[in-house]
Amino acid sequence: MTKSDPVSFLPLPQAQFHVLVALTDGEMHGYAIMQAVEDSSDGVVRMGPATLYGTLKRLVDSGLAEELDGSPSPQDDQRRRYYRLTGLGEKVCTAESTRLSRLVQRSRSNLRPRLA
Amino acid sequence: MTKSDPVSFLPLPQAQFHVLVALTDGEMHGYAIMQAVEDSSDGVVRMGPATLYGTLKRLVDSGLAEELDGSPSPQDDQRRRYYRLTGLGEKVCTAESTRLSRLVQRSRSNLRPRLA
DNA sequence: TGACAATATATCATATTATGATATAGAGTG
DNA sequence: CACTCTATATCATAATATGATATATTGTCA
Repeated sequence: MTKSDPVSFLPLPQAQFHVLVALTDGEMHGYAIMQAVEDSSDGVVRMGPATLYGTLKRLVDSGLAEELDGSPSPQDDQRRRYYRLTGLGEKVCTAESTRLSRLVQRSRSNLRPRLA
Repeated sequence: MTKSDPVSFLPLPQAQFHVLVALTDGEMHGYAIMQAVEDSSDGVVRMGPATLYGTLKRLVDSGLAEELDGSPSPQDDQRRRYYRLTGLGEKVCTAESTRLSRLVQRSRSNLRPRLA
């Protein structure tokens, strides 16, 4: 945790944004994040373990995500390590969403007219 | 130009998407792209020359953008090199916009309820 | 039980992407 | 002419991303 202004984290590296968005669904362990990213993009975004765990480490180091103390449910696979968004992480995710949304709108309003 | 299925280019590296979106405004020279990216993001995305010209080269190499033969207007600064989207570039830009739009929607629909 | 596939985390070596700094030179302004 | 802004270019490095591989646990099922 170094700086707390959400905008100072933008633009967020792609993999970090993908993981943050996955975590907006709620606390999740690494392997589940990997699958969520792939599934929710219809297989277009494929994140291997090196990308995932490296990204997760960066997110924790920068204070955007944090590891849970224990498992959310007892009698769970003991290997799993669960993560969740921090308050800052939510704000950064929202800020990046806004930024990208504008970019997309810009692209669309420029390209749509040519399709007519 | 190696592969022509737009989806195979996704996810597009950030800088490439920024340049493509800038070019949806119409043909533009490098320096103008640099300014457009910075201005249209309210200064949040800052692209220096190394990123810009490297990215431009990649876009041309992969067939998403192309250089114009000459300047669009006569009596123009002769140093300027103009670029425009190719048909493939437009399709890829649209596809990436769609992908990001879904990601953003996902983030928003998950985060909004918590703000209540 | 033992074999086997799927799950789960981790890391190494490398590739790709991004960036700051610097260089060069033409264009515009006073 | 001096000076700033424009404009392209590239080098060296940093940051990010990835494939491959390793290790161990869990679940299945014969």
